Amino acid sequence: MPELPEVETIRRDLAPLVVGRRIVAFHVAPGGERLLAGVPAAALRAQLVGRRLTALGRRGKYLLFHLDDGAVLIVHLRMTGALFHRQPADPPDPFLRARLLLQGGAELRFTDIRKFGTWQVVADAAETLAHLGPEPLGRAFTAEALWAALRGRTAPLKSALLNQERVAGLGNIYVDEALFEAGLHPTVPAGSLRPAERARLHAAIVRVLRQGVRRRGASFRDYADGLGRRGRQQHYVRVFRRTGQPCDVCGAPIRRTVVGGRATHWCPRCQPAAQARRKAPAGRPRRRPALSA
DNA sequence: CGTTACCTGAAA
DNA sequence: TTTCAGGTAACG
Repeated sequence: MPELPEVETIRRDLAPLVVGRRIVAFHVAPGGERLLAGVPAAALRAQLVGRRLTALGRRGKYLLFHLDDGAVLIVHLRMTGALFHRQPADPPDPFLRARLLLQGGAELRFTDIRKFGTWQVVADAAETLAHLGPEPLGRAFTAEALWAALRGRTAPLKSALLNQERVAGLGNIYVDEALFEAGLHPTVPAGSLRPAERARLHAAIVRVLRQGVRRRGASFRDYADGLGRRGRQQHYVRVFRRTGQPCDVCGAPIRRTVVGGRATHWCPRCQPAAQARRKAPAGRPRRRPALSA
């Protein structure tokens, strides 16, 4: 569930609470064995306990707990993972899968309904995450960098953007929102974008992600921040899960289709279909049909 | 490249 | 009862 803005919100919440603290214990709850991907809990415990947390970073949708020996605990929340900063006396959290006890008495609780989340400790995080594409809120993410990731691709634009090797951190919500903002249809071939479209898409990606961070993420169902609070971005989405509702730009009913196996939401008027787009005479905007019922 | 599996609970 | 879910890896 969590995409870049949600993971970044959690990072910002937790960083001041955990950085500088020493890890005093690591426990895997019943049902949490899966998140270690076969690594014995004892092995992780040996790498974590006694270490001090020196920084809390993020790369794409991964949270990076930097340890004082240079190793990094890499956490991915996948669909339903969450990390809460709690006190031991706080009420239990449902679907608890693992806990990290910190010096000073507080703990980090990892909950995960669907058990897709992953925890791993690696010596070289950069190497482990080397497959990820550019960081969309980083300085290096320019329209040119975006195009370098998309050019030559025949996959639907949406699928290419969901691929973390192209751009790191976009997920289903923010891709749909970015494509709407850019006025691009989800199924146009990724490599077919013209220069103006690349620029629009780049700006839209940066804008929707920043907006998501500012609103502390989107809580459609399960997502909650590092203290268990909901985000606000779900109140501001323009297409995501707004099937049948009027587009707030042109009034056309938002459509839902499936692209690359994922529910996809778009405005048929603001995001002209791939074929129409390619046929449009260059440089002359096509007339938009009048808004009437 | 598209499809399926992974897992569980909520909503239809 | 069936379908769907904000992610990704493993298939064919």
